[in-house]
Amino acid sequence: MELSDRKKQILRAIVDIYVSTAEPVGSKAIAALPDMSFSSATIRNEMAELTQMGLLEQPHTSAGRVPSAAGYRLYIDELMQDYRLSVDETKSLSGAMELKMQEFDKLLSQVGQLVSKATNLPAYTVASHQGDVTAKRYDLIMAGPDSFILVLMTTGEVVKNKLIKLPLEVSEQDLKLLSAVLNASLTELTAEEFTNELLSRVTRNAGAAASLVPVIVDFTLSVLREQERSNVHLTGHMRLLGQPEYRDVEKAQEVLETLDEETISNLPAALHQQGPVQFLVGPENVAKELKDTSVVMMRFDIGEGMQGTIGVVGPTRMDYAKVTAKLSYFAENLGKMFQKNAAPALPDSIETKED
Amino acid sequence: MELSDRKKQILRAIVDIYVSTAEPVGSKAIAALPDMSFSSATIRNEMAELTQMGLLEQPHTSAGRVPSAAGYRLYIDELMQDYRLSVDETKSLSGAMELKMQEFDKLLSQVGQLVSKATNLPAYTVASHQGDVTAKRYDLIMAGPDSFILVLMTTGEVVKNKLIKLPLEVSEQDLKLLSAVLNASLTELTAEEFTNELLSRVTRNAGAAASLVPVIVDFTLSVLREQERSNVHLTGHMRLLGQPEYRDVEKAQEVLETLDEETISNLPAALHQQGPVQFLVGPENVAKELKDTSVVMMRFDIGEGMQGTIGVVGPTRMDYAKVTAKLSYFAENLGKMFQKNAAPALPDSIETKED
DNA sequence: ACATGGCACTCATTTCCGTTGAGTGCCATG
DNA sequence: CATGGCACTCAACGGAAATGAGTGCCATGT
Repeated sequence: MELSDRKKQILRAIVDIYVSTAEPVGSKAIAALPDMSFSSATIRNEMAELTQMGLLEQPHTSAGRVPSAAGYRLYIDELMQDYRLSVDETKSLSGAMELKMQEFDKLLSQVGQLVSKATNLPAYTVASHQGDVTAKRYDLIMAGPDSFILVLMTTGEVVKNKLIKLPLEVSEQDLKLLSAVLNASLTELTAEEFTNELLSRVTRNAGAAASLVPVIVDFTLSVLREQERSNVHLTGHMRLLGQPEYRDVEKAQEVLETLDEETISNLPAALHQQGPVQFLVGPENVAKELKDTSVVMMRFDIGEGMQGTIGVVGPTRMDYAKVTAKLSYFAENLGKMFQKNAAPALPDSIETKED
Repeated sequence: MELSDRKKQILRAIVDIYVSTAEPVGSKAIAALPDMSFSSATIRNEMAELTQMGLLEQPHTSAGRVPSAAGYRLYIDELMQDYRLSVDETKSLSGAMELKMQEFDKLLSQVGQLVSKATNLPAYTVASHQGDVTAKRYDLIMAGPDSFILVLMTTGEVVKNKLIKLPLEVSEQDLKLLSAVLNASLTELTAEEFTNELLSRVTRNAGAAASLVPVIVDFTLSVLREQERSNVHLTGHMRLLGQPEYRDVEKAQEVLETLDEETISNLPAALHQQGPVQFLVGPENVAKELKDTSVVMMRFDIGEGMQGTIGVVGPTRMDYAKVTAKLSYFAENLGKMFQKNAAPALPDSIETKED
């Protein structure tokens, strides 16, 4: 069923006011708005109907109204107006974004911190792989009498290394042979495809450096597995305490205890629609402890078969428009950074990817 | 001046009770203790004196007594009895310690999480270098037409790598030359010792691959700098909320806002004594916002010229004995892991160090 | 000289109750 | 069908009284 324009206007007004005051909104407050040309009585009648439709809620008989989860959902889907960042806001955000492209993980975790700071809410970033993660290239370096450095490159252009210390008499030649074998047999395999049979064949062909094989395989598997599961960075938990709904420590604790990397990585399961920006409102959330919190998340493209998400967690009463605008800003700039990075050019400090 | 045995006994009782109840302790409660053979009136007199000596405090006239910072200090230095972990406790701790030696950083951050969980308080870990951090060895790998992998090993056996993408026509030979030059000229230098003059000489000698030099140097400097400043991992902030002194959100927020990696790395400045285990009680702390919190920290040896610390942050009223016991457990086991690691032997998954 | 029981006093905390005021629902009116 | 008016509801505020844990000090006993 369709809402009348007047009901929409009133619902929007209620959400807008409630978002900034965190107090139930009364009919008088709405009637007092500049572009509201009805009396409080009329608004009361409309509000009664909106309540009956399940879009508003009344904490108790003689209190104002508060948007219900359904109300927020409708607001987000149909009524929310784009928030335009002010010049000042843009300036402070862009000031913050001046960070070096260091380790990929660190970059994401830094951006998470920026988002959290900018929104004054807990924020998270996720980097997840699309498709299979496999080893692409192995290199072995002789680093000392009993020291070897293994350098492993995986899909997604991620490079990891490990210092191996083993008392072992081998020549550069032996290492060359081993890495040739590794590159021939153990590339383009996901962690699951490392069978025992395969490994024993590799060990047999490995020559003098065969005793390195188990360590190398262990490492490779742990790198592949780590990259398979999405990498979540969550920061700024304590900013929730600034929100009036968590003035009660019990409430805050409950939410904060549920809010870990684990929970975050389960969030996408609750999504219905598709699209670059997603909202999970209150009870739509995965964990029941989060029934009064909402999540706004936004995708951005990393390239190299990877997919990033930045998100913000806050009370259901959250300034969705503003948060969305800020997330967009960051997502857009991250996207740009990665595009720049993809193009092999420009000898400055952000066009390379390291690990 | 020396305290009478009876005063000591009473002070200890007050700290012990207050630590577990978080309520001011009255004379009656003390008199009721099994090994207390004096009447409440006698204890009242003693308490009055202890108060006058500045070891106890009285929140208001008709309330019980609470240990002052000086009282805690005396308790820690003289009265505290070793807490023996129960079998159950040891079991649950040792269960938790079964973690793989993965990336060094990750290991520390995991241990931090374990400590925080075990003590139910915020915890941190620090790894800091003793002495200069310098580059030890450079290797260059040709990873594709326009891709090069730089592998850098520094003091402390830390290995880092970076994928460099530059459109550049060079041969394996050119790379070999460049790495020889790097190893000859840019090792055993701290970040400060990288002068412009030196760099231009290196660039001149670098041959065909000279355009890689700026990227390599940038990376090297950032790795050296990152290792110079101590690496702090802080987790479990929200566990503070479980403590009764932070039932008031305002208080909690104030502390949580000050409690960041920055503050933690400044803590050692406040230490007077030496020793493996250190206590910072309330106002002894660096930041005034932390005047009601205490820190217990414990050193452990990493080897390779590195030095580790694990620590716990909590209210001044904290079970110092229990926390110390648990920290000892973790510090000891970490120490063992690193000793094992130092000895180049045993082909299982914890004897190598990776990054 | 010192431990103890007794007692008056203090003061934070809790409980109760009346007041206030924001907000609603509904009805009569224009 | 919008509006003004009016009775009603109920959380929140505030002050007064009751409660009780704890102290300080004194008189007494050993």
